[in-house]
Amino acid sequence: MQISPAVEDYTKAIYALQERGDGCAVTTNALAERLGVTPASASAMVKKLAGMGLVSHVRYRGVQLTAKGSAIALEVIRHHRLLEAYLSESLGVPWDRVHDEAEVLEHVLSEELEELIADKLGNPTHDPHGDPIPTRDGLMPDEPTVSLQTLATGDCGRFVRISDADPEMLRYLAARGIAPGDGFEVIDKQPFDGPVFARFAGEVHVLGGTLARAMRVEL
Amino acid sequence: MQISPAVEDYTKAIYALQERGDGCAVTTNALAERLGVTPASASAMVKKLAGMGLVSHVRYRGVQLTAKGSAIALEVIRHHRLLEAYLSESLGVPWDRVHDEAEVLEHVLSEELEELIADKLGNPTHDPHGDPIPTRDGLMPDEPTVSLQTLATGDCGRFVRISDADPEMLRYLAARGIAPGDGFEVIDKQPFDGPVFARFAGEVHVLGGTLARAMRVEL
DNA sequence: ATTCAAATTTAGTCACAACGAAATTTGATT
DNA sequence: AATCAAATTTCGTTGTGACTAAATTTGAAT
Ligand SMILES: [Mn+2]
Ligand SMILES: [Mn+2]
Ligand SMILES: [Mn+2]
Ligand SMILES: [Mn+2]
Repeated sequence: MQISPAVEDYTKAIYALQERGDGCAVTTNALAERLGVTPASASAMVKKLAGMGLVSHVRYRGVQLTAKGSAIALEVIRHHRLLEAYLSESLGVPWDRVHDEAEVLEHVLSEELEELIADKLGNPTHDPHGDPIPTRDGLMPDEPTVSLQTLATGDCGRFVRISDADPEMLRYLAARGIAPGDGFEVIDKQPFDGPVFARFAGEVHVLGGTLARAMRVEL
Repeated sequence: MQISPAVEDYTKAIYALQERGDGCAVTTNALAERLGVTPASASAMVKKLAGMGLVSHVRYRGVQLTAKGSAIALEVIRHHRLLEAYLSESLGVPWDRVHDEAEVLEHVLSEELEELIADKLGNPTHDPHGDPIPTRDGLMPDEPTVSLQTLATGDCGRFVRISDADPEMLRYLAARGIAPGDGFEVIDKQPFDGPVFARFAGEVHVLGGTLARAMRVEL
């Protein structure tokens, strides 16, 4: 069997959901929702992936990637993030738009081009959103981070990562000159999911609950 | 109906065959051979293209692109050639390999990326093989050339263009340092499809029948 | 005018990846 | 233990683009 773009997107989605969910099995529904297909479609594909040996599947229980499945997911994620870095750095595509471009290009990038791009960028370790780029030999650096949400008044840290899924957020941050790598200090934090007041490079910004939850930081 | 990659490749192939064949209708067989599919498959697609209004089709006679079909072909050709130029210039992909890469990327290039690439290259007019790049508004510059084959001893000219289809030939020329844009003089020409002896930049090269026929020149 | 080979089209099939509707399983609530 | 809603799977269908094998049409040679 061939590794189609659909198979790549499914393994990638399973990988991402597995990360979020503490190594638990990924449910068919979660997969369907993430990919924007019906549960029936996801179920059919899950069966196929199991047949290809990319996931282990317990009926009615969910799937987990096998070593083979993980390898494919990491390969596609490497393509995706290298492309994001490349589009951003070499072509000046704004960081809220690189994701959608990479989503299709990732399936079509040859190994040769992957190499050339990686070389040209000097083998970058992170994409424009701060997501780590798997290595050539399929290793994903593990970088524990916490949500900015969880910090308290007085905490200091560095903003390192944010989901590339929501272009709105990315534009909002870009407009305020906040980017991964920036250091900050929490000036104030309201309870009950309230906003975070944080100082980045002298300026104090108000970061609402959803945004603060999406921003990953290290201390 | 959607414009699928398959539809794009078919319109592109019809465009190319139409160019070669003096505006005559393109036969189903020629189309099938060019695309590496069976005549039955090409026939089915021709029917679909006619239904989409991209070609006019006379049964058992062949197809011709409509204005709408030409526009799509030219758009895809622009993508293809811009990508070839970009891969060659900005990423250093050797000119015998840019074609295969562009063949898949062309279907996935967004209009935004097309713009950025064109800008970055300074709106190039030709790809690495000397093929003209259609303009943003879908105009293909007409550049009459003759085959190097047809010249006679003593003729001078400039090598301007060669098909990107045969990587062997491209490597052969690259190895000898011959590239589109180079001037030359025909030193000797043997009859009966014999080789052409031509001097490029001081060096005399022997160019066999097939190669000499593929090389397009202007006087 | 027949004949015939090549070109073209039709008919029937397959793989893929989606869908809605219906059946089944699960696990939580009573 | 019975009930029930949510999750999951199965079933039947669709659309795309390929295939082989079998018609059909064409145009050239007899
Ligand atoms: Mn994708
Ligand atoms: Mn990213
Ligand atoms: Mn193509
Ligand atoms: Mn070319």
